[in-house]
Amino acid sequence: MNKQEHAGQIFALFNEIGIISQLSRTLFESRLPHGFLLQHFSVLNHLIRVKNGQTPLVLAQAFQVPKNSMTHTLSGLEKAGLVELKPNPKDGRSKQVWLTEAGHSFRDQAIGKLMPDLLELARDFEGFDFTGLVTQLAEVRAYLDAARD
Amino acid sequence: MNKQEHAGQIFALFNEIGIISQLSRTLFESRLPHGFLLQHFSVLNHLIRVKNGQTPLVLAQAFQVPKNSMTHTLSGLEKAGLVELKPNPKDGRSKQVWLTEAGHSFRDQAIGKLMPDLLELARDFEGFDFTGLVTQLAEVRAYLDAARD
DNA sequence: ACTATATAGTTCTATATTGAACCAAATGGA
DNA sequence: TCCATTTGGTTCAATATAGAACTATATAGT
Repeated sequence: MNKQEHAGQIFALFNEIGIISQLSRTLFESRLPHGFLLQHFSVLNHLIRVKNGQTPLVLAQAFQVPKNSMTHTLSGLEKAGLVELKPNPKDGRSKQVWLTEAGHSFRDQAIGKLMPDLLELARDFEGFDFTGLVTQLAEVRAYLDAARD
Repeated sequence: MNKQEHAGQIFALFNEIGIISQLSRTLFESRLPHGFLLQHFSVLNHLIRVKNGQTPLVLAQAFQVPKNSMTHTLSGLEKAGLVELKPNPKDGRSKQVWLTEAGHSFRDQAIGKLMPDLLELARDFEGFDFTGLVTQLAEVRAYLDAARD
């Protein structure tokens, strides 16, 4: 396979990834309460899995969205009582985003709603090497992430 | 690995896919002329690679977006002179989307602009099994596509 | 200490996206 | 043929996204 063909395969790869991203997002959002988007869930999940009390800017960078987009997402979460924004004691310009009890249970319930779909997929893909797939994709993701500038 | 762990891997898979989708979209759009989005390119590419003269509804279904979103995308392409919308001789309610010369060359130029990035990636991932990856992802995509209802 | 510059976050504005309502043409019974 | 229903597409309204300008605070250089 020559370089041009390789490039074609990579193009096809990004194409598949884009389609799956859209399909999985739609599926996931259909399991969330009305008015909530994947972005809302993702922030809550990040606060739980990575670190609570992050600043808005760190969150924006983690999700690779502009900081004003994160402001908007956080204001939605705050209005729904799922996070609290407190001043950052280490930096007067900055804030910290803290999960509330309601935020924690919202995230748990969202995962609960999604789990049946994941388990069904796992059953239908018995023997499929998801772990290997994730490993390979993580390599590509790390490359793109580093190339971004 | 039990079912719960499998579900976790699948969750991680969609997570990676979402991130790569966003990164690759941003990269790609940075190579397009100002004011054009991936969606615009994708429609032009589809008309060339799949079939010219498709109806807006068929295009909307192909890209899995609501038909009013496709109306909006097409009006942008039409305003830029990259496609023409003609009445569908087979159905008075419907239209056909035809590529113009300008649309064809726009698509070719976009690919030309992107190619260096793809070739660089191909070089840096010498020996990486992109084809296998695409095959696996296509399976997942087909599954999600069928599950959508 | 003083000033220039950089950083965190918000606001403003413009465009994108999408559900719902709508219109027009087509289809399918009676 | 007539009317009810379905289908293709647009319009309207509400929300999402993001670039640019702005405010306030922090940092660096002198």
